[in-house]
Amino acid sequence: MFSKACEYGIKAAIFIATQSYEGKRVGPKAIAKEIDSPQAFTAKILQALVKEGVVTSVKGAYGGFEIDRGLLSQIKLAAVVNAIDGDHIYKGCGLGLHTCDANQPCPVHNKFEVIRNDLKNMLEQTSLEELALGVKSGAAFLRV
Amino acid sequence: MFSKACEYGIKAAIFIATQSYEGKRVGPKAIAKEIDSPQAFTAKILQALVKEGVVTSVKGAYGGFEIDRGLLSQIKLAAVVNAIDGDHIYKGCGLGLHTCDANQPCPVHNKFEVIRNDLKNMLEQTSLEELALGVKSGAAFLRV
DNA sequence: TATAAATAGGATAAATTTGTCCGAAATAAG
DNA sequence: CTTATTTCGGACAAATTTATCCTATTTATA
Ligand code: FES
Ligand code: FES
Repeated sequence: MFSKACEYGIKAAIFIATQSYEGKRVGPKAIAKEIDSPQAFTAKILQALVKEGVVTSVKGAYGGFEIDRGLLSQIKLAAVVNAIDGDHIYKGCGLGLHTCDANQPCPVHNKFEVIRNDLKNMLEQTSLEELALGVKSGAAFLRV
Repeated sequence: MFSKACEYGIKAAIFIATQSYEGKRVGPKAIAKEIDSPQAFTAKILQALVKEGVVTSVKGAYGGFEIDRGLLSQIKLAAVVNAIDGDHIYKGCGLGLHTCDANQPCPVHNKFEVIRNDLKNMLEQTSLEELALGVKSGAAFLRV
């Protein structure tokens, strides 16, 4: 469904969100530990999230990654997915035709479109805040 | 969503179905041309589909791949996907946790489960026959 | 039986994704 | 200003997926 990089990115963003609630910045080391991911690879993904404006970074001593608390409810999962995997999952044909076009549809177009739109809506409606609260409350987990 | 191999496998199975309707066997060359895929790679995928019992192969002169016409309505897309990509898309966690477990759910578990089940139902309810008819009628296409 | 046509399968190569390493640049604190 | 800390960014390595090539095996027909 999502690439490994995207899975790590989503989990990292959620963890950063939980910490930003308490005004804490976190670095790649703490993030990788918390989401059970390779640290250096995770750092690369964080760079991409910064470049796309999903999270903010502060260099130097006492630096780290954070998300403006006021934005937590506005940043949706879709922004994270888009930043890492692009928009292919939203727009691409399920069978890999060059374009998904209702005028030249693949055999599963109609059925696939429904699923894809549901996924799109879910990602666009789910905020980092909501997911972070699930983790903070102990109802959800970022690692097994 | 699906691997390239799976995309090719689905399209190949649909094309074989359209030809089996007319009692014709087809080989990797014709299939690859029809679905716009690399021929040798497609041949490998066909081997997997044969091994999993999704399609039948006949070796030697006048051989090729076919699907029993009586089974066309019974063979579902899920069988093809399962044969090539396995069951991870049905059972795996959307964020890559080792297991998808409602007792130790990832932050998106509840929302993801809905999408995943819709996809599962779609794949389990859609027959090769139905998709092949779409192609034969000219309503759907296997290549752009 | 000989021949041609066709799938099966192993070895290999190319491309992409995933993952590591290390030095450069920035920044807070002493 | 110096030092310690931390992100940034490029180069590199490993693993996986995608793709190619060639030979063996099978089978219908002449
Ligand atoms: S054309 Fe394949 S999903 Fe739209
Ligand atoms: S635990 Fe992640 S989808 Fe179920």
